[in-house]
Amino acid sequence: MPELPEAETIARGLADQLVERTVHSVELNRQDVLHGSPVVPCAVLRSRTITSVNRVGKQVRLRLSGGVCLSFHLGMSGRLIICKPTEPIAPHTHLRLGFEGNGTELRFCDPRRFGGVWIMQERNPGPVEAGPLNRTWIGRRLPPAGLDPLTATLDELVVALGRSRRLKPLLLDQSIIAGLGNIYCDEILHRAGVHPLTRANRLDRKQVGHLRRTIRHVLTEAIAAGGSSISDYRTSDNTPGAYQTRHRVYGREGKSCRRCRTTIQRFVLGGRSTFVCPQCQLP
DNA sequence: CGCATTTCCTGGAGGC
DNA sequence: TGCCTCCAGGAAATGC
Repeated sequence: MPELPEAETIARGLADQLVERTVHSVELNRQDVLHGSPVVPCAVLRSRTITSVNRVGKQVRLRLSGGVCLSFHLGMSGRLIICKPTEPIAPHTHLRLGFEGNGTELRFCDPRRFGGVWIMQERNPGPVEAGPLNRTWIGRRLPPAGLDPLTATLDELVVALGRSRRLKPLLLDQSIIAGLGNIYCDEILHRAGVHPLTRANRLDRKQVGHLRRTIRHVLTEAIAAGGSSISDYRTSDNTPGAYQTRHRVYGREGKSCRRCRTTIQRFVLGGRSTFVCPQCQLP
């Protein structure tokens, strides 16, 4: 399940391969994975050059010449793979972008289709604010992007956490902080020693500072490991990440806490599996 | 406002 | 071996 570290790993891998490459061919195999613009993507993307690849929250965003922007959300099972055009086409390959030059293509594959692709026109000269091409909007709205967990300041986080909501659902709310998903949220809260049900506004400034450092620590380590591969996730080289072996609570119900040996517990919060060490994370 | 529940979707896991 | 059920979860919509 691609979260921030996986999206960052993929974006870095794609940047190496795609920046300054020009789109030569486009094949959209499922209309309904494309959102944002009713324009046939062929017509919009062909002959445009990729100027940058970066990550916004959990999204991988390609910027192309002319201010066109392609944003991929990988959902649960989405993959972005670089391969040769001659490679066999995996089932559920919804979009293929071919590039001029040395026979490379980018494929978006997403069996469960919780992900999607958004086409937008950036308003120049500016950063991120993006609107749909042709002022019409088709399909789902672009998922929200709140604060970036790696660059948010302490002041920004203090404001963001200044609500009575439970900490975990708040951290998972992409419109407030963009990039954390179920796995890293549980890992972060365990390392920070905070229970997921804690009311966010019960943390004082010092505790928010500690949470902020923990967020950055866990995400940075996970990026360095190439992300976590639980089931479908692969890097853009189609290799798995390694961080899943370092998980301290996620998926470890009944096993002993790596810090204090207490048995890890699982409960459901907001419809999601939540793993805690009842000793390290006192309510 | 906050929170739980339901929906979408497929492949993998486990039971029998 | 094969068939069945359940489960995973990001985000939006709904209802209390």
